[in-house]
Amino acid sequence: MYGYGQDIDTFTGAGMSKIKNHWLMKSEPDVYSWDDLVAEGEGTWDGVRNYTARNNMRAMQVGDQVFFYHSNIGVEIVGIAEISVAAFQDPSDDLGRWSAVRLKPVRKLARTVTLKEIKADPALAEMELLTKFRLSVSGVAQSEWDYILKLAEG
DNA sequence: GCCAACGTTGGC
DNA sequence: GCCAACGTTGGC
Repeated sequence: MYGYGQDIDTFTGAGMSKIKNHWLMKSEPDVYSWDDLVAEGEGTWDGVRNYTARNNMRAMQVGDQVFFYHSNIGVEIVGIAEISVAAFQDPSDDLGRWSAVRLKPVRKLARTVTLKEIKADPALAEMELLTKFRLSVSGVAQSEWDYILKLAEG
């Protein structure tokens, strides 16, 4: 649904399922870069003031994998991070309308994957990164996730 | 509830 | 620095 890839692991007997999504989060590296996240060890993603992005953040679960993307400078996916704390009230918001999450670096990609490359690849034409290009927190389908990882790491 | 004006994002 | 896309605001 909503075009996001989801793995649904059904736990037999328990009658419940766990949905895992993949995401892409943009950051301007001169403000907060991959290296900054690594240096901090864990980062708080707050200050988002767009409802679609917020709703994506609220759908995130601990352990969800995230492509960390550099906008403006580099314009490429640089690494993989993981959600470490699910959505909570954005500390920078007085009204309580907005949410934040926390995330930890997992690893840097063996090589970066540029926006140019993504745009040129028909297999990635449906990515929200392209179809909703101004959205700072977007969903990544499982197939897109796998495909990009293969590009970066073979 | 429509829509014009305005502001922001982000690629180039 | 420019500008296209598009979300948000506010007048009516």
